Parts: sequence; structure tokens; C-alpha cells
Amino acid sequence: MPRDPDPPPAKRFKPGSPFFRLDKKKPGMLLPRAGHAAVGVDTQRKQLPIYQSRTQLINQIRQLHNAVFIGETGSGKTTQIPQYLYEAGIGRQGIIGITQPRRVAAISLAARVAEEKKVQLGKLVGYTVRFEDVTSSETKLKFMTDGMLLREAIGDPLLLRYTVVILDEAHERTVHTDVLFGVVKAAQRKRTEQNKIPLKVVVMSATMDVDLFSQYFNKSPVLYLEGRQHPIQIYYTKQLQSDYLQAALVSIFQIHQEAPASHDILVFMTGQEEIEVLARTCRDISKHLPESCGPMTVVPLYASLPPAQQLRVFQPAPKGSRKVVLSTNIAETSITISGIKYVIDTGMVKAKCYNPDSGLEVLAVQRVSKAQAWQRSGRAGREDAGSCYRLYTEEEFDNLANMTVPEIQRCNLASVILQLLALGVPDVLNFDFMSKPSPESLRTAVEQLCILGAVDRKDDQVSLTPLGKKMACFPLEPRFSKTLLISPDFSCAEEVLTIISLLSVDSVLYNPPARRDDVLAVRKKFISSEGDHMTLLHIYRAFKKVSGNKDWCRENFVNSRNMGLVLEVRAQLRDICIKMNMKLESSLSDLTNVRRCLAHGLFMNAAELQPDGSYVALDTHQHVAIHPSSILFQAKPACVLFNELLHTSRCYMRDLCLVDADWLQEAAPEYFRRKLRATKS
DNA sequence: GAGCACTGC
Repeated sequence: MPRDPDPPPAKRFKPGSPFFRLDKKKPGMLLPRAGHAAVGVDTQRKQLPIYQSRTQLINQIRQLHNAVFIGETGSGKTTQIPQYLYEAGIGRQGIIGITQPRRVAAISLAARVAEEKKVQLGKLVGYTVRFEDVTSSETKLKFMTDGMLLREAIGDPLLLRYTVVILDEAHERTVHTDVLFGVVKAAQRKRTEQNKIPLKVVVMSATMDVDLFSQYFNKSPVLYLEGRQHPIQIYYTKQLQSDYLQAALVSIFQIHQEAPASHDILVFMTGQEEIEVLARTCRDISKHLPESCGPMTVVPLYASLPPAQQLRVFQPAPKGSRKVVLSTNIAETSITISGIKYVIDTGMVKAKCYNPDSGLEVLAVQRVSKAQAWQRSGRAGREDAGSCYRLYTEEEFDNLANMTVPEIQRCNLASVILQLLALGVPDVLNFDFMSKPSPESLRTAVEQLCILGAVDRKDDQVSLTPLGKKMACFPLEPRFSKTLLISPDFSCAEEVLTIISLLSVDSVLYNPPARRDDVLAVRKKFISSEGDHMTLLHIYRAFKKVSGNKDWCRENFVNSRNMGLVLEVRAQLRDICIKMNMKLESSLSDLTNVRRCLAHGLFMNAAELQPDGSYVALDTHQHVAIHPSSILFQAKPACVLFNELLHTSRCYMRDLCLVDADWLQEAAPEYFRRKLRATKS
């Protein structure tokens, strides 16, 4: 099988200014051509390049316990390999599970494979994602989110229902995939030891950099899959660009003046504000260009955009007009836009960094990795040859990190540790991670679980308490599952269910800046002096009273999509509570108990007013401030809980709840005694 | 008196 993509073609595009230089050394990244709709699915399957290697592939996989595949996204590997295995009778005693980092991918892949096998979705071919299980006892090819397989593993750590697990999109290195690496490896070893049916593990990645995968899975062979792909010409800037936004603007109009109008442009940027500003500038400039230039349709794209506006990226621009999509990294993986001929890569991304000592997560603009830069350029060649303009020099590219730091090395690990313990991993601190998180990060996580009463520590051994075991059953952050589990003691489980559901999805509050005064006026009727949590609870109750009426949502600036999610999350959590025989009561109008309960679960996120009017977080002793969006912004209460700290111009607490300092002491006397000692020394 | 990339159970 070929190891390298085809070399790029002759230079097809001559930039009008000396701004860019062509990369002659590095091959372009290549991507697949879409299947031809007029041809039947069987013919389409046979036309995929992977079909040529079918027999060879099957013979190889049959003999292997582990294999690593490299092939571009959509090269057919994800839809074909599970079918090849099934058709060859490999793993027929059980299920072939294929994991995906995203829900939509799991669903659409299952639908595609069911179509190819000419079966009804949910029979032979099915999928499982949160809130949706379209499988049956007949299901042999099961597409699922990686988080879902991880959940399943808690009830079945050896994954005995599965004979093959295919971990797809492994290069993305999500926390879930990374934990799964260790889980499937351990399951594989134990099944061999116990003489059970062996488990085959297949890792699929889009990047060539797969040594780590191969090493980790017992030096498994790496198989290269040829894709039917289009060449992409890469350009770099000749000099360093001090202002990537300015450089993006120049590049957009450079292309706009020279390329045919049907060639669309995709620009990768860092965030909403930046995108909206550049969109306005582009629209302004394009109005004042000579007529020979033709019009421009500028479309912003980011996750918090209302769904209707997101759909605009799929609409073709009016005839003669060029579409310019300004996007965050949502267009790197989650959303695929057809017709893109040019990609402009600013080389920057907004990403979360985690400081394990302070426990603080900071969202910061950073450089992309090489892998990410290739992913971005690949978006230019979905249907035909394309070009990618990198707004940095070739030298800067060479100095980029090869891979993005795996998420597991930059997040709070409390949930991961709890889940591993629930899986029965004996020595969590020495779990066989493919990329080990820092010891401080592991220690902080165990410490947090200990304070919450989820784990016991003896010497270096960490074990789950009965409470911790229950906490692991909820798809929630540990602090939230703890709060929910103690809510029956305060006779307010129904309210806590609502509040925790509201806190675990994106905000249900819609705040269009242009209508600020209207928003404030309308929101007055829900305000609770007890804080943001109780205000949210009021909004939820009002929403339920009108049965989720869409007009009501619009009038009250409530995001109905997110509110719908709240209902789903709440129903799922409530089911788990019922299975646990928890007493579900409502505290009705008196919300003091609810706040008292929150204090007992979320005491680690508390802050106290200082004599000078500022606040200090009790856990880390750092100075914090109330975010101006909070209901309590002007109230200056003596003691508050907060849902999260947001580090921007200052360290802000968001989503606050008024509490009594005594409640916190009651909730965790030992913890606060220690904190006090730490302050004095 | 601020302004938050993207997933997922």
C-alpha cells in the first residue's frame, strides 16, 4: 500500500502580491472525492480505493489483535472496515463497536452503513449516543460516541459484548478516547488471561504521526490506506505577520480580486467577536471595490450562533457572488462545508489551558499545532484541488508543535479518576495512560474526590466509597452528582435536579447586545435576590408553566434549544435517581433548603467578602470578583457559591448563589479547618 | 460594569 500521497500539481494560482510564497517541499494534504449520487451504493462501495485492498486487509486483520490504520477522514475506512470484518465473519460472536468523538458522526455513519447493507437502521446496524439508543438484539455493527462506550464499560469492564472495538478519529485525542485506550487494552489482556473470547482493537487516525498508538498497543502494525484525494497547494507568508487579522483581510481581498467568483473561501479565526468585526469590515470594503470584482457574501460561523444562522454556511452564494466563511475551529471537524476552494489559516486558535495547582482553566489564544494546520488546509480540497494560505512563515510552521496537547493533559481529572475507579481499575494513580497527565493534576483530582467523600485514601491506594460508587452513576461532574445525591436530606431533590441540569448545559439565557434594555426589563420578573441559581430556577418553572411555548421563549429571551436540552438531561438524571430509590421531593416556595443543599455539595466553590469590598475564594485564597452579568453584581453579599471561575481581565465568579457561611462550615468542617490553617501559615 | 474555542456522558 502506498505510504505517501501524490505530489502536488503545478502551481495553479499566482498571488498578485509578493505576500506569499509557495511550499515546494511538503506534499499537499489530500482528501476524498464525494461519491457519485447517480451510482448505486454497491457500485460506490466497489469504487472506493480501499476496495482494492479488501482481501489483503481482511487477511491481515484476521491474524492481528491490534492494528493501527491511517487514512484521511472519509476515505471510506470508517464505513468499510466494519463491514469487511462482518462480511468476512470476523468477530461474529459479538458486536463490532465503532467509536466516534461526536454524536452526529456516530448517527450519520450508522445511517450510511445501514443503507449500504440495505437493512433498517437499528437492526444489524445501529447506533448509541446519549438520549438515543437505536440498536436491538440483532445489532452487530454498532456506532457510538466514545463517552457512551466508556459508560458501558462501568457495567462491563471487559467489554464482553464486543469482539472488536474500533477507535476512530483517534488523532483527536479527546479525554474519552484517551481513557478508552487504557480500558480496551486492559480488557484485551484480561480476556486473554481468563481464556475468554479475544478482543480485537483497531485504532484509526488521520495523521501520519501514529508511533505513539503503535507503541502503546504492543507495537501493532500500522496499515496505510490510500484515499482518492485532491491536491492542495500550500502558501506561506514571506515575512512574519504582526497582525493576523490584517493579514487575513489582505488575503481575502487578494483572492477575491483574482479568483473566479464560484471559488469560496474559508478563514479560520479564534472567536466570535473577532469574526463579527472582520465580517463587518469585509462587507464594508467589498461595497467599495471596482465593479470588475463582483460582490461578496460574508458568512460568520461559530458554535453559539443560532441554528438558523449556522445553516447559512451551506447555502450557495447568489450567482456571481463569492462566499467567504469566517469560522472558528468548528469548521475543522464538526461542520464540513462544500465548495471551499481556498482556506486561509491564521495559525491561531482559542483553547482551554489548565493549571493543576490553582485548578483554574483559562481560555487563551494560542498557536495551532502542525496536525491542526494540516486539518485546516484539508478543508480546501473536498471536491477538487484547492489552496491553503497560511498567514505565517514556513519557519514558523516548522516551529509549531507536532500535535495538539491531548485534552487529558489539560483538564480537571476528577471525573476521569472517578470513572476509572468505578471501572475497577486497582491503581488509578498509575493507570496506563497513553500520554500521562502530570502527577500534580492526578493528585489534585484525587484530593477533590476525597474532600467530596467519593474516595478513601490509604497510603498510596485510592478506593471508592459507597457514595463515590453512586456518584459515578451520573453523567455529571463529581461536585454536581454529590449535590444531587445529598438533596433528599434537604427535601428538595426536584429543585436540585432542575438547577444541576441548567448548570450542565450551555446557558439558557439569550443576551443579544443590541436589545440589552429589553432583556433587562423582561428578566426582572424572574430575579431572585438569592442569586443566579434561583433566578434560573424561576425561569425554568415559568417555562414549564407555559409548556415550553416557543413564543414565550422568544419574548423572554430564553434559548429554547438549550432549554430543550435541559429537559432531556433532567429526565435522564431523574431516571437514575429513581433507579437508586432516591426520595424525590419538592421544596416548593421555600428555597432556603435548596441553597443549603448547594452549600453542602459545592462548598469548594465558595468566596467571602473582604473588609475592602473585594472577594477571596476560600479554596485557593485567590482574589476573585463577581461577574457583572450576575444578579448579585451590585448586592455584595458576605458569602457566595459560584459555578465557575472565568479568567479574563480579572478572575470572575459566574453564576452565584447567596449562602450562609455557617452552612459551609457545617458541610465540610475538616476541609475549612485545614484551609484556615493554610492561610495562617 | 464584561464579553466565553469545541466536544461529550
